[in-house]
Amino acid sequence: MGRANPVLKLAMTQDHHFTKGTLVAVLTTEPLDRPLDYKAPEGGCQIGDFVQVPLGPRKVLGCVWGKGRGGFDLSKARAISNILDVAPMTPDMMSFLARVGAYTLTPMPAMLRLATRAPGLVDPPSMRKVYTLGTGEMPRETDARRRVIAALKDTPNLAFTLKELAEHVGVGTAVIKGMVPSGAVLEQDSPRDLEFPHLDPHASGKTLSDDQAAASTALRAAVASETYSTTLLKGVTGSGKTEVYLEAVAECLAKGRQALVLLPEIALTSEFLDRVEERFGAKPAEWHSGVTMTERRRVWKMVGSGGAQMVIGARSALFLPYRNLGLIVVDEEHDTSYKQEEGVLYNARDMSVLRASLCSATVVLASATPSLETWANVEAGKYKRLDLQSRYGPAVMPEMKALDMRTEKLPATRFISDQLVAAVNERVERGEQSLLFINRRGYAPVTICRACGFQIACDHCDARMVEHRFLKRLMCHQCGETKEMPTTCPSCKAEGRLAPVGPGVERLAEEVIEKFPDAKVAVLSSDLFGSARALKEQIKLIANGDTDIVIGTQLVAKGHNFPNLTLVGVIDADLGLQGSDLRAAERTFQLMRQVAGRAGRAEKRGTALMQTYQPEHPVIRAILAGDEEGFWKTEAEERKMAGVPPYGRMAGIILSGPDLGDVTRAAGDLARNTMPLQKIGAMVFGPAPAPIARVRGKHRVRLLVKAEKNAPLQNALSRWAAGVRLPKNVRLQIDIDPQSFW
DNA sequence: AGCACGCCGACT
DNA sequence: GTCGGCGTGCTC
Repeated sequence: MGRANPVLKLAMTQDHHFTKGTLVAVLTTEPLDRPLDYKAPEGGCQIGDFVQVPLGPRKVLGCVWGKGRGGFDLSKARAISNILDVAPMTPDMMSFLARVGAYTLTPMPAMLRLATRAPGLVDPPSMRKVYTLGTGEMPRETDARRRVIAALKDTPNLAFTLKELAEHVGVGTAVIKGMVPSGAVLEQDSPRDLEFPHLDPHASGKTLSDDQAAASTALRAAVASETYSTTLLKGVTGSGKTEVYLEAVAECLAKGRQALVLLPEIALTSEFLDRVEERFGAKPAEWHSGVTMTERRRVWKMVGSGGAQMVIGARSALFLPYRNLGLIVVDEEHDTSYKQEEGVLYNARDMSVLRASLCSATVVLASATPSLETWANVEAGKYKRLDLQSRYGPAVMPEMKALDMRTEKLPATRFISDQLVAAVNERVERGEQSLLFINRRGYAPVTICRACGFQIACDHCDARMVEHRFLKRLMCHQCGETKEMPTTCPSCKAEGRLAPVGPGVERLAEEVIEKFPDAKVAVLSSDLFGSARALKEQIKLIANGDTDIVIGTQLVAKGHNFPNLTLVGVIDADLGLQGSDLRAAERTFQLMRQVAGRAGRAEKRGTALMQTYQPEHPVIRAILAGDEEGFWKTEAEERKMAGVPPYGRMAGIILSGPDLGDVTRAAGDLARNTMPLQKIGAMVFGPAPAPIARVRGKHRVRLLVKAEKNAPLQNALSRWAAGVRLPKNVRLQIDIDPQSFW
C-alpha cells in the first residue's frame, strides 16, 4: 500500500523539509485567523507533519502547513513541542481541506478539527503486552504449562494478550506470567492499534449478470486509469449495484490504493460489512458515530499509514487522512443525510467529487433514484452514467396503484383503508410479508385539546410535541426535549380533552394490531432502538421471514433486503408534497420509488399501494406511470425557470441568538447592506424566521441568497458578512447549498 | 477558545 | 485611592 511516488518524494525532500530552527507555519485547531509561525524542532520537520505547539499557556494540536511568513517580533517565536507519531498529512488532503474551507466558508482551524476527530492522537502509540512462544526451557512442567505451550505452538502466527491466551487455554493468568521469567513464554510490547486484516482483491466475486458485468468492466477501467472521473451507477433496488461497485473496489485494492464506501445510514453498515467480508475475505474499517473511541483512533491512524485498505462509513469518513485514495463510492447518493446540517456545513456527495479530483480517484454515485443535481451533471456530460436494467434474478418491478383516500371516507382515528387491509390480509394468509410505510416517528404528530384547540408545543423550539406512547412522554423532534403527557389542557384547563391527531408510526402499529390480531408485527423506527445493534437484530429477524407485517419509517426505505416481502402500503403518500422546499417533489418521488421498489425483490411479484388524497398530482402520476426521465425533465425545467439549484446557486444565512430583538436587528442590518451581493447580481430574500425559528432557546432568523450559477457567491458572501458588525450574542452561519427549507 | 490587558463604578 | 466588572485583542 502507498507506493512512494518518486516525483512527490523528491519534492518533499527538497522543498518541504525544514531543518531545526527554521520558521514554519503551523495551522492549529484553535480558532485563529491564520497559521502561526514556529521553529522546527530537533531533527527538523516537513510539511504535513502533525505536531503539538505551545500557544500561550497551552499545548495545542496543529499541522505544519508551509514555510514561516515572519513579519513579527521573531524573538517571540517558539519551537514546535513534538511531532506526533502518526503519518503526515498528504498534499492532496491539505488542498482538499483548503478547498472545502473556501467553498463552505469555514475557517481553516475548524477544517483541521474536522480532519482530526479521533481521540488520543497526541498520545504516544498505545502499547499492550502480547505473549508468544519463547525459546527458554520450562523449569518445571505442569499440566497447565504444557497446555499453554501446546496452544502457542498451534498458532505460531498469533500474538495473544494475557487475557485472551488465558481464556483460550483455560488456565489462570498467573500460569502464563509464571512462564515468562524462564523464557518459555515471550512477553513483548506490541502496538495496540493494529492494521486491519488484509482484503484480498483477487478473491472471486459473485457471478454477474450481463449488464452488471458490463458496468463492472467500465468501472474497473475507470479505477485502473488512476485518473479522476465520476460515474452515476443507476439501478433499481435489487439490481445488484453493490456487487458492481464492489468490483470497482476490487480493482482499486489491486492497484494498491484505498477505497471508501459512504453509506447514509449506520443501521446498514453491519449488513454491508458482511457482504464485504464475503467478497474480500475480511471486514473493512468502519467509521461512524457508533464506533468506539479506541476503534476511531485505530481507524484514523491506519487509514493514514495505509494499514486500512477500505473504509465504510458515514459522511465524515471523507475527512480521514487517506494515504492513497483511489475510489469513493457514495451509496444512495440522493440521500439527504449526506448534507451535514450542524457545525461545518458540507455535502459529502459533492465534496467526494472534489476530493477525488484532487487525488486522481474515481467516484461512483450509486442510486436507484439519483438527485436532480447528479442527473443534471450527467446531462451536462460531467458525469458518466451506467444503468443496471434487469433485476438480479427472476423478480420484476412491483405493480403500483394509488388508493384515492377521498373515496375511502375513513373515520379520523383510522389510517389504513379497507383496500389496504384486504391486501395485507391476503399476504398474511399466503405467509408473505407486508410493509406499511409511514414517514412519521412517534405516536401522533400533534396533541390537540378538543375543548379549545390548543396544540402542545415545545418550550424551547417552534415545534409541536410528538406523543410517544412507547416512552410515555411527549417529545420534541427538534431538540429532543421530552415532557410528561399532561391530563389537563395547559391552556383552558379542560380535563381529559387532549387527543392525538394524525398518524405516527406507533399509532399505526396500534391500528395494525387491532386489525390483524393474529399477525406477527414488527416496528422499525429509529427512536425505538437504543442502539444500532438492537436495530440490526430486528432487521435480521424480519429478513428471516419471522414477521408478517413490518411497520416502518424512513429507515426501511434504505435498502434492506427482505426477500419475502410482496406488499408495500404507503400510508400517506402526500406527506412531503406540500411545503416550500424546492426539493419536495424530488424527495417524494425518490421515496415512493424506493419504498415501492422493496416489494417483489425476490421471486414473488410485488405490489405497492399508495394512499393519497391527490391521485392526480404530477408526482404521484409520474411514480405510477414509472416515467422517471419524464419526471426529471419536467422538474429540471421548473428549476431552470426558477433559477434554483442545480441551475442556480443558493445560500442560507442564519443569525441566531438568545435575544430575538438583537437577532432581528442584525438580520435587518445585513438585509440593508447588500452591496457585495448586488455587485454579483444576487438576490436576497428575508429576513424571515428560519425554518426552525427557535432551537434550544435560541432564536433563528434566516436570509436566503439566490445567485446565478457562475456568480462568485462565496466571495460576495464573506465580504457581505464582514461588512456588518454583529452584536456579541448573535451568531452568523452561512449555509452554502442549503438542503432544508422548512 | 482562553487569557491578559485595560479603562470605569462601589467599596475601605 | 483600590478591587473587580467584562469589552477588546492577542496568541508565533
